[in-house]
Amino acid sequence: MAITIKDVAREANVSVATVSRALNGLSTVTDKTRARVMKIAAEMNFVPSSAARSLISRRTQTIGALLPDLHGEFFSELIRGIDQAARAHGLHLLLSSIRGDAAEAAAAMKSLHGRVDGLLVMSPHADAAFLDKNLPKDIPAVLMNSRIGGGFPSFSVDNYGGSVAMMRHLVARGHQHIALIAGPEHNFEAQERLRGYRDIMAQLVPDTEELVLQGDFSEESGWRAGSQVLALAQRPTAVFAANDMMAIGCLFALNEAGVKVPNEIALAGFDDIPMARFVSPPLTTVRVRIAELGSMALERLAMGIEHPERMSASPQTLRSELVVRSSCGRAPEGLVLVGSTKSSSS
Amino acid sequence: MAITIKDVAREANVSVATVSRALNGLSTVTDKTRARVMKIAAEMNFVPSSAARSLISRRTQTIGALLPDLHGEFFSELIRGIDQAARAHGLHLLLSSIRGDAAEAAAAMKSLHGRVDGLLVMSPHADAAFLDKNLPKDIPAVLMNSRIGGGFPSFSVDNYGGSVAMMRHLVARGHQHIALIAGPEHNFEAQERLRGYRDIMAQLVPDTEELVLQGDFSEESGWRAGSQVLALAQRPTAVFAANDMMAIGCLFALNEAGVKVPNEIALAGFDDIPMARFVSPPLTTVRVRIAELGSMALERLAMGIEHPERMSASPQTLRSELVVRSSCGRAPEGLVLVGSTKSSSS
DNA sequence: CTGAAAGCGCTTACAG
DNA sequence: CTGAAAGCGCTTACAG
Repeated sequence: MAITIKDVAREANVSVATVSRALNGLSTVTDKTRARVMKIAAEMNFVPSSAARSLISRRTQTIGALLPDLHGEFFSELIRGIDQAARAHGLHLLLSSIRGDAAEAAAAMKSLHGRVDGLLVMSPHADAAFLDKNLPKDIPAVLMNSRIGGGFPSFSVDNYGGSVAMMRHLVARGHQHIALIAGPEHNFEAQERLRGYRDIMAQLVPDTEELVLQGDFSEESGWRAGSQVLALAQRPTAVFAANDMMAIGCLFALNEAGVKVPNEIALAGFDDIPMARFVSPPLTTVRVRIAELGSMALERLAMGIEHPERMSASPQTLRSELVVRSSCGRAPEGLVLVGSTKSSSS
Repeated sequence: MAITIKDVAREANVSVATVSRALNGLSTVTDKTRARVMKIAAEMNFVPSSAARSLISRRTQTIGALLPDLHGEFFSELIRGIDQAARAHGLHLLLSSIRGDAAEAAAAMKSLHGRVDGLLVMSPHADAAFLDKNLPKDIPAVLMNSRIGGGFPSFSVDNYGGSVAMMRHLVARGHQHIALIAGPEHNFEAQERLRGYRDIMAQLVPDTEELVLQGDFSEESGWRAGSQVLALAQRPTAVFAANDMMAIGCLFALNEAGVKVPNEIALAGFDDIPMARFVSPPLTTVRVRIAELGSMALERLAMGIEHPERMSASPQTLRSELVVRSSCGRAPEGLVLVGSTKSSSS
């Protein structure tokens, strides 16, 4: 059997209360007593039962992360950011992926009830009504990349700002006929990137028509969009893909057709996935600090756990960076930072 | 306050014992009583306290996954596989990354004590002595991609078999002077891939000397190795990189030098990362079913939790697949399967 | 500063 | 089939 606080108490000739106080750093214990208790506890390899501790203290030292179906670099980065910050706060990370429908998402939330002190949520189902209904009200939660404007604490990548920055960059390079390969229609991030494209088109090149090609974030859809561009009577001078995978798909379509990037057409992406720098030419894109999104969301959650009263429901945005490589023409050296909203300090 | 079993009992006019039995599906309750209890529990939105339940039942319904620093596609796939299988078993997933040294790995293991019913471990520090010392002996554990031969249940990608298959493929295509870009010297997977290279070289082309270039799994090291190859007086006819990232780095070095792949030199990788099919030419490589590694390890762990006596300490291997694309010459259609060890059924 | 005791919310022999 | 009660391993008022 595992050894308990009673065993330590017996061995140390004190009460379990004293052991508890010594181990938890309560000040009401003699240094000498504490030292003896700690020594014996260590010798006995005592690890307090987290179940018992949680039961009485109502703290689990664990946070739950509800994430959509886990794929690719994006999620490992996100988890890395969360995990790192969680560790720094002595919090464990309970991971739960949400596939399927809203009912399943609700079930997942429920199953975490009582197991976690706080929740990090990234879910396409997360509209305000759903959250109002299903989010446990007794623990804090922070939303990530959610479409919810207010009412909940949230952290988001600055999709709109990044898109605007890229568009300004393209226009500054003399492009007017800029096509957008859009992401999935109902995807919030895709919508924000589209909105950035539209706003800048309307604002900076009002006489040029928008050209939006529907994609779905897959490389295949980028390829198809690239083929469509090639078939156009009047070809745009630049193509802005709403993510790098589509940009790469488009690039291959252009390459195969013998159309040179960037000489004959400029091409830009979004996300700065690792592949972006390896394709030829390397992709000008928008870097999104995914790990930072995770760690900042966790920081905020940890704060909310400690000080619920200080938790504001305001949405916060993480700045993104324009990464200028050579797919839109010869690159100035290095990165250009475009802080749209300054990220809050951690 | 959260509602407890007592509240439900009062509302249903039964004892807490009956509520407990009804909710847990014990057969010793009238259908009628059970129905009423369940209805009321649902109405009250009752969720049993997992802490209390764990305390008394000594089960947490949670498994812990100890993984090395979380990066890239590999880990999201691994986690995906684990998560999916865990969900199927009604198990929660507590994630803990191990960065740093053995002491930290030991601390991470300790911190999971009492929080999980079983452990999935992937760690470079996981030698037999370390595990003997630090692995909790009261719960089952399954190692993943570990160098430990026996003594612990383990699941591994078939690095050796995959490497052998690739080498046979290259030799079958007429290559004799084959260079290997090796992975990090102390990395177990890299060692296994190296071993496959060496064995086939010795076995099939005994008159040709080995040519091993040191890499570290990074694309930069692949690039450097590619440059070394180019500088060689007698150039190999094929280069086998121990992972795709290095193969891609090498490919770029070759491309820049104007050396055509596969016409002037064949190039092969290992892992089948998503990028592998996008580079030009698409990379012949070895596919590793990472998600399957995770899910099978979890299946075995779940079995070990239910039936500790049935848990064997044998290492098991997951078959890998040779993926023939065009970087080693015109490709036959599709995939060639090379089951080295048949994977156990799930 | 330390200890005896209550209690967190469950499950499960033990009676009936 | 159901209930009263013990007990899982802790923490924390309450005394002293």
